[in-house]
Amino acid sequence: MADRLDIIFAALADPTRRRILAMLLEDDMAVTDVAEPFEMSLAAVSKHLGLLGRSGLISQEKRGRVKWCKLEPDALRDASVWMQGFGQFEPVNLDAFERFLHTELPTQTELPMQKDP
Amino acid sequence: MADRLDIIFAALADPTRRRILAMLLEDDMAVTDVAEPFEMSLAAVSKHLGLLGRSGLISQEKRGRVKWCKLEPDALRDASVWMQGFGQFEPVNLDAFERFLHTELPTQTELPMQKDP
DNA sequence: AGTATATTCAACCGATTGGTTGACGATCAG
DNA sequence: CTGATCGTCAACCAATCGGTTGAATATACT
Repeated sequence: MADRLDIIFAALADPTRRRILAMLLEDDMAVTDVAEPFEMSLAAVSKHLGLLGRSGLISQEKRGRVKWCKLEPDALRDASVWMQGFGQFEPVNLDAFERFLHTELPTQTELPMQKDP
Repeated sequence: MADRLDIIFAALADPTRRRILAMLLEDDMAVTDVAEPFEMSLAAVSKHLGLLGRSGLISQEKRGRVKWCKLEPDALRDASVWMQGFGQFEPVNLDAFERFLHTELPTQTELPMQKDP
């Protein structure tokens, strides 16, 4: 019933999970280290990682007692293709992305939500 | 609390809403006409449209007794920028999008979900 | 005026989400 | 063996989601 795009977009619809993905963009990390900067419990972060894993956006490999989390950016391709059909967005602009990332990473960015008239 | 990206990705995480957006890609439509191909109630579709409106992905303008829905692809730009940072996806490929669209539009595509090991 | 059409609202429902806590199974260190 | 560390599981909770139905509102037609 839930197709792949549902699951990927749903995974991206949470700021904690986007922040996790951004962290993993830098390097692979153990679950505990992923959880460290968050104020929620380890179990909560573990759940987020589980969801990201099921969505294919990350993979997890257990070595010894630590479970390593690795970003799998390919999983975004379908979603990216879908989205780009809706407008002629500029070609990949990593500078813009960097700015975006760093406004969102340190603390939640509060962009105003559109009001219905 | 919910920032703009949360709302946009959440809006995209539903196949009904993605299908609506794809329909509006062709042309502006009245609420009733948007609802026609769906098997759910008009009220349900109206709710989806309300959510899409609050997310900024569409705008709605009432003329007489009919409310016209219009795609606002610009709202996707932030999300697109965010996503594209995660991989060097091919530059905008409308052909791939067209294919994607037409596999998803007529009936739900069932892509297998990744299993956790 | 009276009726039909377009759309939303309100109340309700079951399922899902994002979080908590406490117990638990592995794995490593001494 | 003992104890600490890593991570998940299970049960719970409040809030949200996606849908329903029936009533309500607003505009148009004749």
